[in-house]
Amino acid sequence: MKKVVLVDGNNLLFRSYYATAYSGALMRNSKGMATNALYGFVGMINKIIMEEEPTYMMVAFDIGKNFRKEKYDFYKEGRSETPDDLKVQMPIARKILDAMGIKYLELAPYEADDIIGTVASFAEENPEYYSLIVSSDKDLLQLISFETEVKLLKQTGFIRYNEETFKKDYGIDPIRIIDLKALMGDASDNIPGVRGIGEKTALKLLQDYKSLDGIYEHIDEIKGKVKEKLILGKDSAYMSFEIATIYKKVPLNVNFEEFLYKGPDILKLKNIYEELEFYSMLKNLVIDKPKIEENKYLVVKDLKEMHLEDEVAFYLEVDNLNYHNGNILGMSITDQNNTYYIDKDLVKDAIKLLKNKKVITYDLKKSLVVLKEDITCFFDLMIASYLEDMESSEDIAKLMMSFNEDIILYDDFKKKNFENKENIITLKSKFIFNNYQEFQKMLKEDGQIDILNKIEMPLIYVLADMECYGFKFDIEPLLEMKKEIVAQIDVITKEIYEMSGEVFNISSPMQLGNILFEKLAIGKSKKTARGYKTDVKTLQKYQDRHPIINKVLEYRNLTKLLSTYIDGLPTFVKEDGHIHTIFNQTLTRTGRLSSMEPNLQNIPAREEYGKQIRKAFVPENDIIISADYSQIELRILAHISDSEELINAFINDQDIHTKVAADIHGISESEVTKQMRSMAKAVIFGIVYGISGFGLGENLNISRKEASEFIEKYYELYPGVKNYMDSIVKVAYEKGEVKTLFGRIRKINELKDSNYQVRTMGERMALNTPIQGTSADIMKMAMIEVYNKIKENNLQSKLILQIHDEIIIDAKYEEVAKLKEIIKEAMEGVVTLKVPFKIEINTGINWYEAK
DNA sequence: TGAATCACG
DNA sequence: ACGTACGTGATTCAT
Repeated sequence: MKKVVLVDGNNLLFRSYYATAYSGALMRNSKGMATNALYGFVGMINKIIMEEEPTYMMVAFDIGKNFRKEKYDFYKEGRSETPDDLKVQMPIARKILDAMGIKYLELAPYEADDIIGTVASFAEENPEYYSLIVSSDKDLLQLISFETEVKLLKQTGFIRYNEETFKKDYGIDPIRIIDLKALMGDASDNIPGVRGIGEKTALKLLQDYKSLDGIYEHIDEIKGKVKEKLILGKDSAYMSFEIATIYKKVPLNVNFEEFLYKGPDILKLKNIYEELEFYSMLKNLVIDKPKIEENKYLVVKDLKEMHLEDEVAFYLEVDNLNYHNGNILGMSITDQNNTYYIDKDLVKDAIKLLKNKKVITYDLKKSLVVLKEDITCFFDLMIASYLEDMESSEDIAKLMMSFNEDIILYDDFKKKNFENKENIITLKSKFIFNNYQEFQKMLKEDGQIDILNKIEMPLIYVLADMECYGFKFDIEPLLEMKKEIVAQIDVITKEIYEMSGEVFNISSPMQLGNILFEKLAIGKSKKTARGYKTDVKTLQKYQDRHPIINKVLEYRNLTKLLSTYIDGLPTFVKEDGHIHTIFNQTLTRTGRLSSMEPNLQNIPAREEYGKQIRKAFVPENDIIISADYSQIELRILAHISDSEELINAFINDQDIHTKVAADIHGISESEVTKQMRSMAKAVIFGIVYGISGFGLGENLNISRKEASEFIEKYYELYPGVKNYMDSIVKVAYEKGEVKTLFGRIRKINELKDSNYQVRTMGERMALNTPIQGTSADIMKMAMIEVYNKIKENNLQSKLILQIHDEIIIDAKYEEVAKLKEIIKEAMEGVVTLKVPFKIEINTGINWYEAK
């Protein structure tokens, strides 16, 4: 006998949704999408498979019009609209079934019941099959026969009915469920039945007279009120009978073999569970990997043993994520014929054998920095996978796992002291060799191949050089400052204790919040998850209420400077007296770089006192040159929005903020006050980020209405900008992604989210990314140009830092004039847009002076 | 480990 | 009515 399991999919989804929906907050993934129904659904489906071990399986859904409803519009009337939080989960349930290898059916205008009934009756024709129907809906009990059972789900557990057990329980044949419904009705489906007849009476009548027809044939034998009710409700009873009857002739155009349950596509299922953040399900996902071929490789003892073809992939493994502090573990090389493992001592020599070959790797920058060897590589899989999916990681193992490879994550590899390293490392170069072409193809198809070849690949060499050279750091200028700060913190701490009347940890937002907003009751503050909000903006509101506020702000200011910079930075200085940051080239969602360990892109600059930190950043050569783009993002906005007014303003080299302020107020530029200019500046920046009237108001401390008026006025004055904002968001919704001017793609899944807040955030991302991303592309191209020109001219000066719109050069005196020329030409001439670029160059004996 | 805070463009 | 500016990294506290 072969078991056919038929599941009422809608029933399962609704059950699991409402099972948890009443109990307060819905389960959601981090993107805000409700996942509770799916969680229960998946659990139940898994349980069914485990308990029933089906040969065939089918899940039925309701969809579209409903023929019962078409005929009787009261049918299912009064049911509340399906909540949006449940609706969004429905298509995903279907995807999950696909991934699980379970056939599902839906066909308007039929209901899931009808589909199940139809399939069950198919199965009954074949003596080899017997069916099991799963639902919590009693209607389906009418389908019970000697070949068909029903597993009726209860709040806890289930009851399994077959022909016999059903009769024993109900005292009627299963098919009489229809007659039962005809008499007693069904409140949930709004089936009327006979008024005044409930389950008890209906069952009794059916036990006595067998069927609805039987009852009316013997209507005279029935006494009293029941008889009256039956006579009165006869039409209603027969109509209800019709509605309650499951239709078993749904024109399903399917072959029974399609229901064969073959088991899941683990990879697909894994992806869906990851998206939903069903971690427990992921854990239970039995990954029965295809039989892994034995990983064959040669351990190289002598480099003469290696005979490399022209195309090779290599992978270098280092024992620390911060490769500046790492040691080489080993390297592997794969070509068409072989994979070689090269242990640490031979690596530097082995890499030289790659000269004049077509080289592919993963994280070329790491290899360049660690080996300090010239490696000509044409394809870095790390960059390629980042361009395809900006949420990818720097760990190749993660990428490999998504290809179902049997590999260990770097973190775990390290925790296990790099045990089995030959095997792990060789798997990596093998993977690179076998898969890079697929990525290359994707990049060609989506138009990002130029971003890879012309921007990111050449940039790797620039960044590697910058990281290796580092920024010379001299603590001396900070020593006096440190003394001063430590002493001041001491004084302020005591003052704060005195004012608050107790000793507490000022750095603890929780304790501080309690002191300020409860003990001293200086005002109201928004709550955070743990306590009161005590950030600068909140505290500044109460600046005048109590002198303690300013003390706290000052304390914060000083401790930040001390811990993050004055004490923090020196720990990164290496033997050469330089700080070597790591630029992450594959992290940001917009295409920008980021800098870490330490972050040299957030050294204080806005406030004079903090800015002094920059005095510790000194040249190894003679002088620091800083070159920054003036208002690059606004120029890009002018270009891509094609705003005539803005373009002209930049062409005429007007002060854009002053011009906007003048336009908004309808005055001449000479009449613009400082305050007006800075307000205009805030409006302009806000626009680039997709700000609302509320946000701008908060920021400028003006009313929301005033702020909204500013924004409106701006749109009126610069209709091109408004136009761009509307159209980019529209395009983003259509394509699910946005592009920079040079074709870098950012997918924005947030736009598909069911949550309004997540979606509007997606809209702001769509708005901002082409601007921020294009700016990043331009800066990267300019850096490559500057770097190459320095080389071409045999200069000793070094490009050492990039801070998004600014580059820093550690320069020789005698090269300054030439450098200025190179920088200006490179940065201003890197591309030609509708607006000119403008840069500012400054020099100084340290970074502070080069402002 | 995550939240809160604050440094930068 | 919602909740309210994009992109980062480091430090500290509290769980």
